[in-house]
Amino acid sequence: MEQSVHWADIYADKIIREKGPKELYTCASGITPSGTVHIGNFREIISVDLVVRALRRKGCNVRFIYSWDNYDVFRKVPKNMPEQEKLATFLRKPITLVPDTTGRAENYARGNELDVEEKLPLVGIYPEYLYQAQRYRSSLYAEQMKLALEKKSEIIEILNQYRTTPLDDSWWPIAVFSSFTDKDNTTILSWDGEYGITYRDNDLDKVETIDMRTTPYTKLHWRVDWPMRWVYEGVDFEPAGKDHHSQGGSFDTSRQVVELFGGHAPVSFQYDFISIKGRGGKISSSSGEVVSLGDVLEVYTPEITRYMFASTRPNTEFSISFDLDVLKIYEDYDNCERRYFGLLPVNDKKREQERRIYELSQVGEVPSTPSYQIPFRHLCNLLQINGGDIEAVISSFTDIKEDQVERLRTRCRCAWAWITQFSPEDFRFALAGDNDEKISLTEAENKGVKALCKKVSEWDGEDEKDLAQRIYDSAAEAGIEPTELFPAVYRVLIGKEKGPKLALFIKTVGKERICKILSRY
RNA sequence: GGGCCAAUAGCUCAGUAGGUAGAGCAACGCCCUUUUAAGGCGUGGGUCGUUGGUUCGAACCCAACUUGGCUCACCA
Repeated sequence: MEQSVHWADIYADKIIREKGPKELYTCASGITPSGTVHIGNFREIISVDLVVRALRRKGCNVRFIYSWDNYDVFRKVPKNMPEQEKLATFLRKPITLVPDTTGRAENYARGNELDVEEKLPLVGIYPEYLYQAQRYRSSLYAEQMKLALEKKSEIIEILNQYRTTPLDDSWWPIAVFSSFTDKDNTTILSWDGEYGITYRDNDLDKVETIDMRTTPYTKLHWRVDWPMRWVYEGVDFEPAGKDHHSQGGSFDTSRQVVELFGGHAPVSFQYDFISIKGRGGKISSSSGEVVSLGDVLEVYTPEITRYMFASTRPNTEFSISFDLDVLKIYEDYDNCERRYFGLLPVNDKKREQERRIYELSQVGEVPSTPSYQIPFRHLCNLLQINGGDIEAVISSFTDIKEDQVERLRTRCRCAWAWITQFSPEDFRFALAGDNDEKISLTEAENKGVKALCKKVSEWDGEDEKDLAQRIYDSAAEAGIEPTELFPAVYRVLIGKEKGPKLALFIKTVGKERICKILSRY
């Protein structure tokens, strides 16, 4: 077997080693959709996807399940949701019984789920979704809940190893939503040793006995629920955030509780958090602003989004940037691609690693040709020259191949989103139009612009050096210094004091369009 | 109080099969006969947090310590 160099392959090896040969390996991920699912949550999903792909590459048959823990309680109203007061009246109910105030879906949880389910295919991730509310409410886990009740004292013993305030016999491994109010403000009074639970609704002070096999109101507490599902689904691998992976955290207790259900803990690792950089003041916990996978995909192509996660070890923190770092990330990816296709030298040590990162970054099959690579920054300028017309920019490349067009189109959309929403002011410009108000110039500046207009129209449209000379000649002709002419020309062309290097800029825009603008003066 | 992670060039970091320390940016220099914003080439720069240990050999493994961050001990 070849030496695994990528962390995803190393974990695949570990899963096979620890779980032994199996006909089917189950890899799991999941979350409570109690608010907008953000890019930090996505790290878990893509981490599993990368390991799933690594296992499949080794010839394993793999099931990738994603659990929507949507029978959890609505504990607080996120600040980014509309109709806060209305939502507040649904606190303590399961999130599937809370209305979706954004109008997207049939309930609150579903709205948050849909955001993710719609975006994941764009980055080539196709899990099998499990909806826990539906499962619990249809009494799918009645036997498991009964078992947990039977093992209650063992569970308490495990949990008490880490608690400061120990649980006593009045604690139960299950929670009950009131059949009267749907809220979880209930107290379990007794269990009949089978499937009957007697509880009191504390709001209404009503007592009722329900059957776990025929009513939808009971569920397991998280620290019991998680290990129960490891056994139910036969989970071999499931990573978790560091809040779970601390000593005494839920992974720690679950690995003990799972034995009571007759199973073993999956292979796991701890992934670190993601931070966000360069969104100005837009992101802060107080405003409730969160960055979702969809937000990231507006600025980063699917491949580059995958690349950021595939090229970073999961237990290190990193930030996703919306500032100038975007240029660097694109450049890094382009270099990685060039190395993959042998267009850039790379030493032996790094080659295999880079190859693997590139493969894992692809949404689907690895393309047979590299992208039509244009530096991101240059692409931003081209788009601005064309007023954001993506098709015009694409059709200006005569040597682009058929299978490169769609990838370039995606990159154009991202570049345009970045330049218009996140780039520094210095990067932005718009070419002057026919109906724009004319810029006021001094007599000498006007003379220089006129001279330049003439000289550009006589230029061959190709020789950049010749064009540069013509700019300096124009300044001399008008009797001003080049450093005076440049700002004047920039003002005329793009309404700013400075801009992209002028000669190349004029060449890129084309002499006809430049002359048309200059000739107004 | 327990646990986890980080500390490497001015800055941001890479460096998990122990084998002479790397990249990008910044700086400096040169070229493109001359831009403030997209070019090219080159140069300098590090006691790898500290102290011990293992080893022929340690940024890497072990122990202790220093500093910073995170997390659990509520809930999920």
